Amino acid sequence: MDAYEKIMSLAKRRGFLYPSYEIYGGEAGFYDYGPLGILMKNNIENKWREFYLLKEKFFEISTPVITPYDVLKASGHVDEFIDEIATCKKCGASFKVEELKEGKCPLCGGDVEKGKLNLMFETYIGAKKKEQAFLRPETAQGIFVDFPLLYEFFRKKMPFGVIQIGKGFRNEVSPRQGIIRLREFSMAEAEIFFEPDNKKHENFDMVKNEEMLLVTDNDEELKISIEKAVEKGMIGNEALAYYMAITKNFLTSVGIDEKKIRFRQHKKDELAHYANECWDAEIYSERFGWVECVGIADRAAHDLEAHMNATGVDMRAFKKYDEPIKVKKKIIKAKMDALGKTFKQKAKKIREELEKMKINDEVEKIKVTVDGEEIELDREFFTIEEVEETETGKKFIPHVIEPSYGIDRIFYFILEHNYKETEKEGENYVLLTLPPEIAPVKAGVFPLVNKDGLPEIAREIEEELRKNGIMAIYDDRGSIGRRYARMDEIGTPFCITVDYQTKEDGTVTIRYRDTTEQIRVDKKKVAEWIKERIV
RNA sequence: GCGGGCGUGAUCUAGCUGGUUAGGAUGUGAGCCUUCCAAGCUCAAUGCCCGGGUUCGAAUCCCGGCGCCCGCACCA
Repeated sequence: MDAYEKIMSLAKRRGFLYPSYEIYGGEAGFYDYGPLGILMKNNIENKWREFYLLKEKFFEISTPVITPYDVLKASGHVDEFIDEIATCKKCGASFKVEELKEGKCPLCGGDVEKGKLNLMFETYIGAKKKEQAFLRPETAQGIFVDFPLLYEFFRKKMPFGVIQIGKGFRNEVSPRQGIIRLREFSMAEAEIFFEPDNKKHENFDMVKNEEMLLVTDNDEELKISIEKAVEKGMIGNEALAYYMAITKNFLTSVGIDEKKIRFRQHKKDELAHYANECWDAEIYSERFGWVECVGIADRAAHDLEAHMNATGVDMRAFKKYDEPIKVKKKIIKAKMDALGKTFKQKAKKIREELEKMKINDEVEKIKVTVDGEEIELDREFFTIEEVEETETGKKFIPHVIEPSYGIDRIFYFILEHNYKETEKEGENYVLLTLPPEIAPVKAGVFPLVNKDGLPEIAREIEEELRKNGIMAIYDDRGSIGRRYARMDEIGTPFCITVDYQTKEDGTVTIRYRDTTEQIRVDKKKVAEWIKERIV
């Protein structure tokens, strides 16, 4: 068995992960989080909140999974996410329809079979009048469509960030490798809105010396501080670099091995349809090699612009200049008397169109479109005047930087990086060295023996810990060594044992998981002692 | 999606050239024992992925489905 098989076996045996719908034969691409799994996953997500909600001072929202057709049409997902594919009947290779040569297989010239490769789950809204919809392929769009209200919420101050943790759905062609590639997965995304020409971060100095392993889009691999990477133009801007550093800090804080993290830049041809620049945080796995777990993308104005074009709703922000500036510009003025005579009722609409147009030079003729009809106007119907206006600021479509985390993959790699096998008296011994904050159970509470009032004291301690919000498990079955082993295997960082000395001086032993070292602590202080170590 | 391998209690596995009650280990539960690292004893529960076929008889052979793993493709 290799590490992956051992971990998946442990995960199933001890309640971290179960294959979904197993009694019905299972369903590829779906996994259940078991009792311990969900505790750990929640801990990971809460740690993530600690970074983005508390430290970055962002806010979290929660938007629907079911997304109307129009939203994903505008964002580009409908066109980019559903591919028409062709499979060669002769050699079995698959292609995009555009790649075909005269309808034949470009490799062997064989006949092909066309089909739709739809990566989004389709559904319908409403029982009677059915409106097409999809399960969201990313949580981001829910944030983008709320932009005008969020902009108000943040009192129009940029930059600001909005996060969302939730499920995303992709109908993968062949999901595999446990929870590495799921059809329904958990993602944590932050959308940070910037002024396009100011992608700086106020705390950049705090992380600028962070050394990162980078793989650039021309396959150059190097270790470099993020400050230098920005200076040399490898990373497009400070904000992108800053969130790369934050990502690395987050990953190490949840138990990912620092040496097994690198950032790889997407090549031009692998960039998603919405991204200008993208760096993936990849995590190294013995079994799978480097695997993408976080994508940090500069989405520029793509999404807000798309939704603005689709709906006509103003998705722009306003930036006030330090000093109002006076600008000279040319404007078009409609001559209503001439227009009225010639175009009658249409004259008003023509004026509206004319005055919307921007112009830099003198022109003799202008075309406008009114009610689908194209009308050419010469100078008899308009004048061009130069005016001086005072501008107090400008409107712009914000740019978005998006760190997007695949929680399930991170979950797996935490298990892989912390799975330790040692020997104990010739026997194989398994230990999960999870960070205390991430461990599903924080403390095991044991009576050394099941008599003389020891169990009662241990029960009291368990209750006390739980009252303090600490996940503690009481266990009196089997030998003390077996109980330690059970806790070590699920990564419980501390075990508390009540012994005869407890009855004399009120102290209990606390055993450290990784060293098996023991100390004595007053039983009244145990909750506090643990609390200090799990936040 | 294509090709290959595999599918036995919760886990790991023996059996798979067809033939008694499918064996073991780990784990689990109950009881005993136990003064700190998977000790021991007794008892117990839980299994041949699903469906069809061949056969007197199928965990075993054949077909289909599902699942898992690997390679190719896919992974915006």
